[in-house]
Amino acid sequence: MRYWLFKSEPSVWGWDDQVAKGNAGEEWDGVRNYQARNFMREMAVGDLGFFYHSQKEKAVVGIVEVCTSAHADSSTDDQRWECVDIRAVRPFVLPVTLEAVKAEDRLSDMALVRSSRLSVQPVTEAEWKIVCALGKTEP
DNA sequence: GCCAACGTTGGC
DNA sequence: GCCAACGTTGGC
Repeated sequence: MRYWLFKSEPSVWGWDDQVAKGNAGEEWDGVRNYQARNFMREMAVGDLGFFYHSQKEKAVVGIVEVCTSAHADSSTDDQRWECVDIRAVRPFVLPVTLEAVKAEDRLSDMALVRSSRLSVQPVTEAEWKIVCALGKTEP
């Protein structure tokens, strides 16, 4: 089982939208970046991810589960782009802000800090546990 | 709102 | 295959 981070602008697609989709989940479509796509190709059903709000909020706000493997992105006819479906699992008790992540030495290598523009990122098991602890949330 | 970082595109 | 131009993202 692996861990990931999904970044979204809440004004476009936010945690509340994700929760509203329930257990059926929703395509994480619209990714037009090869690195991000390749990570989605590596995902397996049952993998967990952080749901991160970019821009104004800049915080991890929830945990999602990958519920399909990578498939064609229905938002384009371009066969290059694929995506997985994810569903909301639980919200963070306390959102973990980018500021808090940057303030934690053990998280200084997180992709969130190092490559801030990448919208789908891998998270290590150690990072996963630390961020969950910061958010008072069950891993 | 600005700007740095970075990915993509297209001309050569 | 290189690189300049351009567009986009996201933190500040």
